[in-house]
Amino acid sequence: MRLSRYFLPVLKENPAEAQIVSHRYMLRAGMIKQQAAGIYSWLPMGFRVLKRIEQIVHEEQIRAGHIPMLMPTLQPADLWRESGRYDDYGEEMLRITDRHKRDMLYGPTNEEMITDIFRAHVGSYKDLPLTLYHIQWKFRDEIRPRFGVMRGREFYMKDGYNFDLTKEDALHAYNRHLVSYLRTYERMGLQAIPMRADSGPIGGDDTHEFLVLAATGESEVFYDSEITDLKFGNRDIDYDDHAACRAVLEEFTSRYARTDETHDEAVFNQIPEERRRVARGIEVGQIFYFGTKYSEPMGATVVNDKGERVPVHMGSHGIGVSRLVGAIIEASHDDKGIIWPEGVTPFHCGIVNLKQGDAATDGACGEIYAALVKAGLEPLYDDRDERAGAKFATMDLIGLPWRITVGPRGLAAGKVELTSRRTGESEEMSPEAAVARVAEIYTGL
RNA sequence: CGGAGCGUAGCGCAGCCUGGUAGCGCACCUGCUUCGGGAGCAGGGGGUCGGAGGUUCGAAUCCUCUCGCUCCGACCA
Repeated sequence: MRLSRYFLPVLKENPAEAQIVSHRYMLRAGMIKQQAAGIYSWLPMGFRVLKRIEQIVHEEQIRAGHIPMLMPTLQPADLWRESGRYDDYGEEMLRITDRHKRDMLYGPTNEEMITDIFRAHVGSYKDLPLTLYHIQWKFRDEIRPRFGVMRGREFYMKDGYNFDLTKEDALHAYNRHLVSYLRTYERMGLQAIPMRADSGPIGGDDTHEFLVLAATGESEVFYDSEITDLKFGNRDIDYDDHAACRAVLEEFTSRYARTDETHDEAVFNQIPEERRRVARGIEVGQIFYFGTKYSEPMGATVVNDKGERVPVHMGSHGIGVSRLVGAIIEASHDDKGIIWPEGVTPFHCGIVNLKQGDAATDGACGEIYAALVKAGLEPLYDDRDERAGAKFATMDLIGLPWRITVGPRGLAAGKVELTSRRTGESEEMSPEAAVARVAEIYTGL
């Protein structure tokens, strides 16, 4: 993409309403525009990041054997009356009446609807296990939305639902989700720690939240410092292997890690003092096992191998896709702007032409651009007629992890500059070498 | 929902107390110079001052109502 033809409304000054760094940078980098309290338009740059995150979530869900689909944002109230949550959910649910005076709602989550789909089409244990998921906009009418997309009323979320014959199978689904989530967050350049949590209005016995450590996090968290040394890495795991998935769960949950909701000071104090950590975290996902909480009242049953009709065991699992955009910025930025991890960057590499209109630099930039595209990458070429300082400031703000700088001085010696946004370190090399290096960095991501 | 604020040009703000017909910086447009970390000079365009009532000869300014937004608290992917 050529910046001169793109839509990137960057702001030099900090918008007054933005209190935290991710919100400030998302506004300044032209990623979002607020339309109402807690409701945002995603401008092209923000939309790109949102889609990258969504894509990673899809890939990891599909890798784990989960099946994508799509449910609507608007739901009939009757489904929620069946589960009893129409009254329980309270003011947070946005209720709508259509022209025929039918009660509708903008879905805050989809347990009821997925259960309705399941009971309509699945009748035998032979169809299990089954895990369906979708990525769809949700609405929760928060009393006080804040922090930009981190606490919006409308938000984009992956929610998945598993249906299993037995509790044991459903707990495997739980473990499998934990593994897939660890992979998902690591691909986004995040460390998200599973912490024992409270089940809230979803209900159920077993639940873990995934928290990204950040000073601006909304939850207070307590953990054993050993847990931050754990990495899932690029392990090859068989998602159908119950023991292997359970082993990962045990590895990542055996050390103390809890949110303030479930924190137990006595247990915490058994950890050696030098390993005790109290910090803040951003919740970016949660997994639940809730058994037959919905299947029983809503009649989601299958016939087992003995001919008996039994309610299925279920769980649900969520990843806050739009919140992750903010969470990643909270975890990865400096005083100049955002620093995107390679996995989610809106463009792979920036190209800065220091002397727009100069035949040599224009030509070299064009060749570098074409070579990057040929390598399967998406570069953002700043071809505006701006001074160097303005171009550098824009690139730093929007946070592309790599930048190739092309100036007349270097070019005279056949060199361009490759700069890491994260370290700020630059290296001079030939244009071909710079392209090759960038291509290599993204290989396998 | 309780408490506290704010709505004046695309963004950031001043003007309001003490009514007299709107201003600054950035951004935008034109020209010249400049050109490796948010350039300089000159010129220019853009605002029914959130909305509705009221007081007044006259309202951005005073009064009433209303809408929106933000912050602190209780709640949340």
